[in-house]
Amino acid sequence: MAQKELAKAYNPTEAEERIYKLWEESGFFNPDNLPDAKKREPFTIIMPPPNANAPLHVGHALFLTIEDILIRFNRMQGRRALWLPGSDHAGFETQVVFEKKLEKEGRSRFKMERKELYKEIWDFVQNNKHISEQGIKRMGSSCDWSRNTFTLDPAIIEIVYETFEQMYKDGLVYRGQRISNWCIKHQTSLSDLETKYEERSEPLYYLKYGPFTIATARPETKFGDKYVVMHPEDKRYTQYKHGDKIEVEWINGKITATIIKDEAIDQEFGTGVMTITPWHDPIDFEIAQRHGLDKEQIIDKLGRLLPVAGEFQDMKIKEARPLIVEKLKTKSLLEKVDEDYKHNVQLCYKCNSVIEPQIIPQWFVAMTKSLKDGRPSLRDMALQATENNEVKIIPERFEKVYTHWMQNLRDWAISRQIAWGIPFPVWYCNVERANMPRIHFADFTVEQVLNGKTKTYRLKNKGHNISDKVRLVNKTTQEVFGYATITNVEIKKIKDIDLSDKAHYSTYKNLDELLVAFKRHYPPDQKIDGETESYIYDYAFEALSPENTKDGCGQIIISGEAPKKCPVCKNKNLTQDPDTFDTWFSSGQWPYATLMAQGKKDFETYYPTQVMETGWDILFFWVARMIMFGIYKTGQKPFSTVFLHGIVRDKDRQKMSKSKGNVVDPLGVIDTYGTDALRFALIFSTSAGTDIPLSEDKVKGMKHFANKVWNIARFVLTNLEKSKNKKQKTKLQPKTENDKKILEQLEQTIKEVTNNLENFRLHEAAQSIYQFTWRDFADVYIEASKKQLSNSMELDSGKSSAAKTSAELRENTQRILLYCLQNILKLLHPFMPFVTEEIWQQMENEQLLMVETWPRLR
RNA sequence: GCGCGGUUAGCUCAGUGGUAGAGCGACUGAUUGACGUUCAGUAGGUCGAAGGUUCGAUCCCUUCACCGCGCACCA
Repeated sequence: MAQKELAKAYNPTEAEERIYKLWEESGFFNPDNLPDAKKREPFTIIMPPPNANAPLHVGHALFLTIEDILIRFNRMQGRRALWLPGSDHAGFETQVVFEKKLEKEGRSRFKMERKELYKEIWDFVQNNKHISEQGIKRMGSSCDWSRNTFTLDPAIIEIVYETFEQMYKDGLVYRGQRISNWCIKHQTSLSDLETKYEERSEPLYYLKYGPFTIATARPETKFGDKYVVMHPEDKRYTQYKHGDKIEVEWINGKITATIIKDEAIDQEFGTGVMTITPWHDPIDFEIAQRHGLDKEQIIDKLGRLLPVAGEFQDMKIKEARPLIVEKLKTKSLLEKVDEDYKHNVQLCYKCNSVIEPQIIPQWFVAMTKSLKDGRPSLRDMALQATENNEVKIIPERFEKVYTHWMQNLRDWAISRQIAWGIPFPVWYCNVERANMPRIHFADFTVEQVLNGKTKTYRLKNKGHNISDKVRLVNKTTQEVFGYATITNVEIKKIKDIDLSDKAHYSTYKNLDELLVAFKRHYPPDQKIDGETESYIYDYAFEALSPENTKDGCGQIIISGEAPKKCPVCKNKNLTQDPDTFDTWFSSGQWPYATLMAQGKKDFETYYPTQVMETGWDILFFWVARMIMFGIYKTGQKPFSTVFLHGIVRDKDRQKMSKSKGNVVDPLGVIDTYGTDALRFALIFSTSAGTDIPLSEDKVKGMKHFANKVWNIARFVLTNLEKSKNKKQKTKLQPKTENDKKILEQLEQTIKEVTNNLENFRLHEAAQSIYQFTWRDFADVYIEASKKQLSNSMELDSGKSSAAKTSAELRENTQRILLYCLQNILKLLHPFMPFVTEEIWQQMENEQLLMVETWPRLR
């Protein structure tokens, strides 16, 4: 046999790059190139697209390992195994990272043009995307790079738009003036999932509100409270009827309060009475909705108090609260204070700022609304899929978690006020968002000229005086401030952007108020120079030129491309919705979108997919939504099995995080111990869905195992007859007890590994092959074979026949050794692809081990 | 408040209705060899507590304790 002598020890760094290239060049990562591809049964895994911007971390290493094992196993079993890779633009996540970078450079996204910001992030991500893909390759991932997809690929965006339009027609997405979780730092709304709660201890104030006592932890929101709510069955308050009006002395003077009876009130809590702030509290909002009550904004989007707060206007919550409490005290409205009141505060999951609920017009997905064609709601379709086992979740216990979450689902807010994402394909026929030529102001100056007794105002930009009536628009948020004219002041402010509802317009009486609004939103550098008081705004503004101030009809047009004019009123001034989609709106469509993006044939061949493998931490974010979208859009479940893995932790069970400094860099580990060692360590001795502690010792141990396999091969190959044809046609005959035993053990191992892999018990499969290879084969059989290979072995019979027997035995032993080795390499290949393929190649096999057939029972 | 998971060797974790397993670590010995070592062996666990079902429980049921987590809510 023309074996090359194997090196003394396995050198992963030398082999891995070469082997990966060999696989890649074979073309077999693309299942359509596999032998007899068309006869094969498809087996598809869509890779959860990693954040294109993030370098490979150990969590990626884990899921890449698991999915690659499943893919390689199925490929060897003769299936048409497609593993489709991709990456995610990860809207909010990435923008947050980028904003930090800007901050370091002394810049701010709020001072940038949206397009410019998008472009910069695009370039930033493209650079990192390449790095992340290199990492995936180094893990040995046998995914089909020819189908690599990015969530911002034009084909994907087109499908996302199509889905959105379809849902719009089906009434499943709607634009609503609803309360949202608003992050003051990031200036965007967030879904319920993107916030977290933290228990804090804060004073609870008991305030006198006419004849009632109400409790609040947030006195700064209470200025506009004019409804007092109690339970309809509360016996203490039977003398008050729903709708009664009473006069009460409140923070800034007398107001008229209205009695509201609502069952949402907990009679046990405090006095059983509360006042409501619908603009800034979800529960209050719902009560107001139920009874059709007024809603008033008290706090602006930057967390400052509005004019309703009187003397506290423009103050931030933190500074205003103690002053307000002080005022309440002097007015004798403060009854008592519970200093150590514990409650949960809702925070932004990224920056930990307190979430300020705000009413913002946004797009929502209706989760519980049945379809017009009689199909159940998105939620119910998805629930049915798991109930009747069309979609199976492993481990099973997560099915309960999933069901519970689904049953308590609220509508999903999908608008994000950030640049990095897929823009809404929505156009408003409305002048306030008109997109026509504008006068641009980079640095915008409002001058208040004191000229004797009269005041005049000038809007200045780089020396230009603007004398026309102009409309002031903040370019970043597209917020309209109003009209401004120098001599004839006519200023409108639009509080929120539901432009179809004229009731939400508010008007500034004069430029003074406009200035106040500016100052509140954008603290200026104030400069007083002689008689001229200038406020210089270092923010980008645009002013619409007068010819574009004609009102539109309010029509909403769904279109990916800018429509030329409004189909209803022919108005040409259409504005695109300034928001972008929640990332999960696009990644939720990933299974069918990726396949559709390859063309109809791919979708027909590979959809529905077999396995969705991902972390349990994104079960709600992602898996639930994929099931809903998939069934809605294609009428079929997107996958039949959801396989959930745990979180990789450090050896002390600590969650890895940059701040703790315990982050394991998988590429560093690979450099030291090799990819196979890392892969095996990640799945060895850990069951599905439980968290995985990873220690260096474990990886080290698995490196030893890779090396052991190498040396087993070395032993077997060097002990073969030089001229021996390695092809074995005749059946193996066990001649000794050892022979018999090892072949039985091998059969058993094949059974176990196959069965365990089929049932997603990867760790048990790994342990089984480990045990067989090292203990049964290396320690026992190989040791025994040394005697069987020896010519001088003594046998009972006569001399010549003894020689013959001994030669026969030797030959048979060689065959068994080789047979076992071949099977070990095959069984181990999904787990340790590099070392096994490397040995296979050294054995001068014609075919790649990657596409060899999986061991069968004899 | 509702729910979930865990508690097994010094450490990290598998596992099973019938004398308890792995990796790492510890200890003893062997080994010039296929093996950047490896092998043989030793020590070490009333499988969180109590009760129940069973011929038999670490495993199934109930209760409890401790640790961890998810969801919801707090005027």
